[in-house]
Amino acid sequence: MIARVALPIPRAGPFDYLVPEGMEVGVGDRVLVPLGKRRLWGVVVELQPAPGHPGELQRIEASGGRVLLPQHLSQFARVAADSSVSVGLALGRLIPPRARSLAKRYVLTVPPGEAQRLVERLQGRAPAQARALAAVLSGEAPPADPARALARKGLLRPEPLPFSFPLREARKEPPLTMGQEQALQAISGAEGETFLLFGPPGAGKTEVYLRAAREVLARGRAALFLEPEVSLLPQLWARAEAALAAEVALYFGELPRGERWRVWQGALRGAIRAACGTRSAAFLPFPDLGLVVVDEEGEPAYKQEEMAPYYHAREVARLRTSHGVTVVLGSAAPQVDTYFAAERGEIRLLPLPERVVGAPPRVHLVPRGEEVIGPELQAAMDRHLARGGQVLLFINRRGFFTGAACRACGMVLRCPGCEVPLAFYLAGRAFRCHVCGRAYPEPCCPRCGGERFRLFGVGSERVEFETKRLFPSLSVARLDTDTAPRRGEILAALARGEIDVLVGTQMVGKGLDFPRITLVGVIDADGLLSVPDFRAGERTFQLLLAAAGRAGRGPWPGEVIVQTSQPDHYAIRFAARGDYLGFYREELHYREPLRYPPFSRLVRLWVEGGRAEVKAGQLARRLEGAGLEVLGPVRLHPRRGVPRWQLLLRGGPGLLRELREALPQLPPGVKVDPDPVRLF
DNA sequence: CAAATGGCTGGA
DNA sequence: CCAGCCATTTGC
Repeated sequence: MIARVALPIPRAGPFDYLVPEGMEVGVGDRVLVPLGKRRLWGVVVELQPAPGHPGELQRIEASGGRVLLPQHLSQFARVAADSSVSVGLALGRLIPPRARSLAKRYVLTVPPGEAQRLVERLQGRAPAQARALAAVLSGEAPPADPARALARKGLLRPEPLPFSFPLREARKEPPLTMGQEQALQAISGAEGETFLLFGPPGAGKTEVYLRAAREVLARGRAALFLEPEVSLLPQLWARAEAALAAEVALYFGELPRGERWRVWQGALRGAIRAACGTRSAAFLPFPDLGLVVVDEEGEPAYKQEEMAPYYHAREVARLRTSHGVTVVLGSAAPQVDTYFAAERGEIRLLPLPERVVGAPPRVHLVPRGEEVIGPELQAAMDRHLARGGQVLLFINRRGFFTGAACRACGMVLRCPGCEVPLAFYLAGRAFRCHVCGRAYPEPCCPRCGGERFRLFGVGSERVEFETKRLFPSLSVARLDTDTAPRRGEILAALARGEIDVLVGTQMVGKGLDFPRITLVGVIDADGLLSVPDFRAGERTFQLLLAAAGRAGRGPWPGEVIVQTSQPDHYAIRFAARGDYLGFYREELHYREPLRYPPFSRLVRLWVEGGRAEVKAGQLARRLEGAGLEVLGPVRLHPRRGVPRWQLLLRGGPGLLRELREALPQLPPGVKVDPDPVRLF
């Protein structure tokens, strides 16, 4: 028997190997094979009686067991093909490595009555073991060493301890509104369909997800919930565990390896039938998946941008609809492309217009002046804080000042390796690059050698500083990438009411559900718009709507103050009214004549390394010669000194196929990013 | 991807 | 003549 094995090398098809006599190997098994002088783990993608390779064959050295089922392969094949990498590379990067769980819990192997007697018997000679056994009996965690000794004696058995968040939620079974009821019925009656559950924050989308999942589990199939960021997982997970009355596993990139492996295997073998996770969880190999929920489907974090394959979790989920999986996309501000597909009937629209709790917050657009916190925002803060409310201030940049220019010649200070403007941090009193993280304590102007700089721009540190200056008696905290390690602490303190004002970046913009927050201030809405990307308007609308959704989630009405010098910009205007459809129509109106998505499809090509400029030019000419529409090449900021150029291809739905035909072998140093969600 | 190959340069 | 450097090809 011959096994075709997909190997984790970037651009090569599967390799043929002999299956040794007596070895059990199936499609979806991970196997160790020799390749040249090396040994690599690959995945069997096909079994056949005769070799397709003309030369002599090597044999499989070992099997590492099953990692997926044959039916899962098409998903990986498609994702790999879209990024022009091998299936083996995609499999190698998306399937977790085999690893042992370190966190353990101990369970009794003998009946509790007998264990109780043993506790007494051990008391004399091994008091520590007696205490450990007693701890297990009362449901507590035993000390490690005595527990291990008891396991050696066969009285306890170690089991992997599932990862969990320290959060429990009591199940409330709220009655459904008419809209929720109709949505639930549509979802439950469907098979292999995609839905867009479209409604404002507080419209009860989560309740629909949970009920749909419950019905799927009752029919013996698995359910999967996706969130764009880890910070949104705890709340959904706690609600899901309560509503489903089952173990809901967690799966995301930062989990310990052993836990990722345990969840992957548990899903594959049917021991786990419900999971919550971030984008990589879209690949979990449930044998009989019934439902995937993609919450906040418009969030760019669903797109993998760091490393090939550059997949979008929503599209990965949708690939499974051909196997009867129902996909529910949920959002208050869907990606324009998604709503467009819903209007054309490719996705079924389930509108959820009424709010279940609270009233929509009142949004005021106020001018942005010299002051970080302008008079209107300051007055509103006074009002809300005096009434005992909490305030959230939203700023999209980190640091104290976000830029510096030479006082002598006006040159803007940039990172020598990455070329992005340097931000000044009060903590550490240094300039820092946001791309590579390098610090420059005492920079001088590269043009004239000047050592004095004019500092400008508002970052989160500065907002925190200004707030403390204006409200010296209040407790002010900051949550951004720099303070993220203390995120749990900060949010807990916020929940206990020990924080009056929380200053934060993107990460406080969505998901947070704190009823005492009654005022949200957006320090600089213009900064969101100034990104050179055709999706800047869409992103601004999404962020403003999400930030506004943090205000007034309790019994007190919410208010939002947006500081902007462009109050007439359509993204800001419609966000202030909470009017997605108004925004959507205007956005389409602007994109159509420029032929941006959804009126076209884009593919981004990166060219990196030596002679990138020349290679990018050659590539552009070659693709144009093949009849493709090429925008660029344009120069990007280098990464750690490595030059980078970018090309954009524009075409119709078959663009990726046309690209593969024009470029069957991807030249080295070129990367293919299909349907990019962020252009710069 | 890592290792092997092949073509070219420059030093002796 | 061969070491050292690059770009390209190979592996099953």
